[in-house]
Amino acid sequence: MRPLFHPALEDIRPEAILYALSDPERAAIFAWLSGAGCGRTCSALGQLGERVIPKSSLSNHFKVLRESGLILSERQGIEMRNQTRCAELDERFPGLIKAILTAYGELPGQPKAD
Amino acid sequence: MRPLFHPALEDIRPEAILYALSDPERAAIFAWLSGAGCGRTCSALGQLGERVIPKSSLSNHFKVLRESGLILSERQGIEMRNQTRCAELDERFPGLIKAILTAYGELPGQPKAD
DNA sequence: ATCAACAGTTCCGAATTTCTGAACTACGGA
DNA sequence: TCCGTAGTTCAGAAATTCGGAACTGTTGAT
Repeated sequence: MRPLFHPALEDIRPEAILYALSDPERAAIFAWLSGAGCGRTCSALGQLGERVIPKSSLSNHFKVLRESGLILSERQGIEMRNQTRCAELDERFPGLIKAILTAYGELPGQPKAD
Repeated sequence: MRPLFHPALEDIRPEAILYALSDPERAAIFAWLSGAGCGRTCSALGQLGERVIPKSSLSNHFKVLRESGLILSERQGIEMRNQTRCAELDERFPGLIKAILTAYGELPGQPKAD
């Protein structure tokens, strides 16, 4: 298991953010994380809709979120704690994250916050 | 040439917007269009960076932008006039488009407005 | 120390998507 | 009618995504 890569704030690219959040499943994961005060684990996620997400896909979703700069992942014993980088991100791209989450939120039948 | 499809405002999906604008080339085209008062043609675009975009790719970019709901295309004689749907979009997804354009704008060496 | 269970990652082949040159359609002018 | 221009469609190659199976690393039990 190679060490996890997190881009520095100044290396975060808008296209990576948009790409990462253009997948509704990933956006739902991100929304769910951003509703949590502190870190959440990958497996605590369970199901996000009707579909059960295979764990290799889940792992990949987290990787995309992490490498785009949206989240911070930290191994803690057996599990991985994930949290958003919202505060930093808002500094670099003002209003972006909020507008995106709001856009998804507008729609009926979207992910529950918890 | 089949008729052009444009989604109704209420059918526009956030994931489609994010996806469309997650390609820097498309985002640059959109930014360029949004800097224009009235419609602009596809070929008026010329080059957008160092790379010359093949016309089939360009055509596809415009199609993605159109079908995601970002732009309105209208055939006018021999050419196609394109304009953004910014006003409508801002009503549906407040602040989203502006935040995205700003995010791209933050970066050095991005598309010139004209 | 050895073993088993668990959380998550990596690998790799299949399926899907993207890209773009070439052929094509549509319109306008000479 | 024939030509040039604007843009679209087609089709095959290249790249990306998806997900099952095998693997890594950690903890706790025996």
